[in-house]
Amino acid sequence: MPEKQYDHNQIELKWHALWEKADFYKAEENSAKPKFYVLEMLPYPSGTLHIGHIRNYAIGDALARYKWMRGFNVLHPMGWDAFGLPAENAAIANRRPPRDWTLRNIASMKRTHRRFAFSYDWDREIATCEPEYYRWNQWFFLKMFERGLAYRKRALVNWCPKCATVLANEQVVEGCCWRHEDTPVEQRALDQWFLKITAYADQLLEDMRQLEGGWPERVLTMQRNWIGRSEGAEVDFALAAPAAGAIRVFTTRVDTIYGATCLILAPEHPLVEQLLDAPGQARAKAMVDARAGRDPGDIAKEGFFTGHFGLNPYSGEKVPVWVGNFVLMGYGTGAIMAVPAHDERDFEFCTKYGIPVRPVIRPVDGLLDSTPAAAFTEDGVVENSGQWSGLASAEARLQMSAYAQRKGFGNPAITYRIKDWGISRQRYWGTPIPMIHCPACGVVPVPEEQLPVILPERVEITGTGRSPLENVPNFVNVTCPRCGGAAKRETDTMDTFIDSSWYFYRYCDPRNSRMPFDPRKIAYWFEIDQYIGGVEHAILHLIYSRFFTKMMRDIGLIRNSEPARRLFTQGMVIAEGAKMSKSKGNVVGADMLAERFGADTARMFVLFAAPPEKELDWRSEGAEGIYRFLGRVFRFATRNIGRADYPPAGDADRRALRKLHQTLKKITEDFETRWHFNTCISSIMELVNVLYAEEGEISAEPMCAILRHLALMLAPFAPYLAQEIWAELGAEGPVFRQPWPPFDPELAKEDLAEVVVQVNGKLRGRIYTAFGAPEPGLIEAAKADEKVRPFLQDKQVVKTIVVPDKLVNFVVR
RNA sequence: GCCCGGGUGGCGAAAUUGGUAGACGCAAAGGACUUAAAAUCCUUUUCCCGGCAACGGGAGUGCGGGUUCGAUUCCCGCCCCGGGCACCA
Repeated sequence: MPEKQYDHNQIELKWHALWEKADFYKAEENSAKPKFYVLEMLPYPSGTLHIGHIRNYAIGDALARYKWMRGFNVLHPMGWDAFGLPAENAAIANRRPPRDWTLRNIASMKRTHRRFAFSYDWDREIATCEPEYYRWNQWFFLKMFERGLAYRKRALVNWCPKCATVLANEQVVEGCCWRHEDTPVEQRALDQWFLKITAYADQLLEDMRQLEGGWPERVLTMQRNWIGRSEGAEVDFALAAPAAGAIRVFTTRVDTIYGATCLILAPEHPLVEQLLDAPGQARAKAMVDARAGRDPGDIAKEGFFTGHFGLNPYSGEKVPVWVGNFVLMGYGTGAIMAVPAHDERDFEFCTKYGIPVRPVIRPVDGLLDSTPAAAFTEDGVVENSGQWSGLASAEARLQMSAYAQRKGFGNPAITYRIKDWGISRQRYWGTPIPMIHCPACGVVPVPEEQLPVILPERVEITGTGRSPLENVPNFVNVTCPRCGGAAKRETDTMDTFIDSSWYFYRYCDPRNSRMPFDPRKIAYWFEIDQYIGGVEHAILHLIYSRFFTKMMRDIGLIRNSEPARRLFTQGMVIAEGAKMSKSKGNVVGADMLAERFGADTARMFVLFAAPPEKELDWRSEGAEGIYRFLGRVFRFATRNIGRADYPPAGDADRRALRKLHQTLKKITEDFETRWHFNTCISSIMELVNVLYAEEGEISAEPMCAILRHLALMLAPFAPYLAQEIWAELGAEGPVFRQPWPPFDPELAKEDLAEVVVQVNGKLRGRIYTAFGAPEPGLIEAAKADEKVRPFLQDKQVVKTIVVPDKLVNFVVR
């Protein structure tokens, strides 16, 4: 009879169908078991599912299964992309996430994407929308509006001409749109809705201490830099007559203010308009334009004198006011005092235009070297600074900013690099912002009971840069909820990052129609125990969702301050030497792999190719090897289950069992520590190689134990095959609801210790002894070894190093 | 420029605390089975030298130094690749 062949289609279909019904993936509501919430980061809905996503899921999935088997009450809702978390979608995810989110479901995942994620349906040229999906976003928006955390203002914003929409600062990558890496972002002044993430800047920074250890240092550093807190002072330089008023500058080095030899305004600074004549304003405008979309490093510093002067409030000195293209309007006050002696950029600018350089900090011996680069930035002792001379820099800063406050021309100040989150988008898709513009009452929120505000269907996508919703009279024309007069609905929609900021809360209570979620459920499940995703979200999703968490805490919905206790960032997937991305056109789709070899192979191969935190250089040839391996396992199992004739017990049993327990030990330890699944899988391969070699000699009882363990071991990585073997063994139920098998350290032990013999550190031979053999005997045996002897002949042994059970090294002369 | 990673065979990689470098897999070559092919099973495969051979010797983890009985691993200097930040006052 021909041997049964591994047919992944048949196996995966069989168990997939069963698992659909079984509902066993559901986390238990009232469980005595410890809880474990594991979540993979979602792919962006408009993106293609590619190897990077498989990798993300494969890691989380393996971990979730292992945790189940270790007796945790596991919530692992991400099985497909429930990005926008409509109740229905998330409910499915919770109850039966393709649960094992099988790769063969990719087609249906894509459909789900279209249906529930806020994307335009490109196939049908219309958009579908899911009302429940908007409700809670809008509800949160109203809560924030009540608290002043959501506001509208006219602002210069980033504009992507290709998307024809506004972008948040976080979504601008190297001056270009994050989705169109070749399209420079433009600046436009528009009325926009903002969320006041800056109100939480300190908390976002402060709470990172709780995350240390659990989050990668790299991500924390990126967030710290992004928030960019700096302490300093704001100081007013009164304008000399004939101009009136003052220029407020921000500095972290108020101790150097006696060295300030000019003031520089950003070209967009409001004073430019007030102080300058038309040609001057035009020059400033030209600077702004020249800067758009360019790498700041490539732009030479330039500026011009305004004809006006400011008065240094400490020294009374009259200093010229300039406009400079390197001064940023978006940071600090948009104006600086230039201290060329102690700031590299100021130095470059001032020497170019002949503005004097005047040192006011003396380096302190031993603290500073004499290179100017160091003197630019380091602290020292203040000099040539009137009454402050002689103070250490740090002390001078404290006293001088306090003085400014006392005298009323300044104050200590903290500035952040992070800015408020602009969430207005002029796209069709996305949650409508629930606001109404009334000519009489102004901006009026839509009453809570009228939520959700739903997008109209069949909207023409114009791509003109104005919201397509403006052309839908039914949507736009409303009555004002306050005065009942005619009013216009807000047509901007929300950034889709809003949706992803709290989806993982909704997963805990996906069908709640009265609240975003039940706080009690959150109290049980949160914080997320393990969040897994790519590092590319380090300052987008991961900062927004931390902000949302704090906001929800402050409105009393939740108790936790942080969303996730631990974060694992998997390595990027590289193809042809470049990051896999749509714009580079090197995306390897998940479909191909799953279609050809099945979900088990796809998942396992991605894990096998590299350790998860490392970059994965994609080459699909290797998948064949994993497929072959799974076939080997399948055939071994099927032909050895219920065989009529097992050989009698013998040495082979011991060897096979030893390898088994060694493998089990390795996998267990890896899951608990470093997740190097590539070596876990290779150790299973080694085991199978041993099993093939010993196959004919393994007796009945060990064979049965081995097959059982093999199924359990494979369950995290190749659940379908594991389940198939499990069922063939006659066992009931899903294999990964079994307890994870303990390894037996005694069985895992080798009979004899292999002791390496070196002469002068070079390997010359090996001897085999019982474990714990005493040193003298070991040395004798080592000396006596045939391979070693010639190297000791006519030599004097100066020193002998013995590492018990491992190594003997003779140092000879 | 600054801050993180990383550099090991033809390729992906392993070596977990300083102790056998190259596990496991891919690709390649050879063999068995087969009318044949596929599939499967077995063998070889870091480089150089010697040998018909089993085998023996030497070199070798980006480069140059150092510490050590012993270094892919620790230290110093450099080169290259990837990622993040970058007029943030």
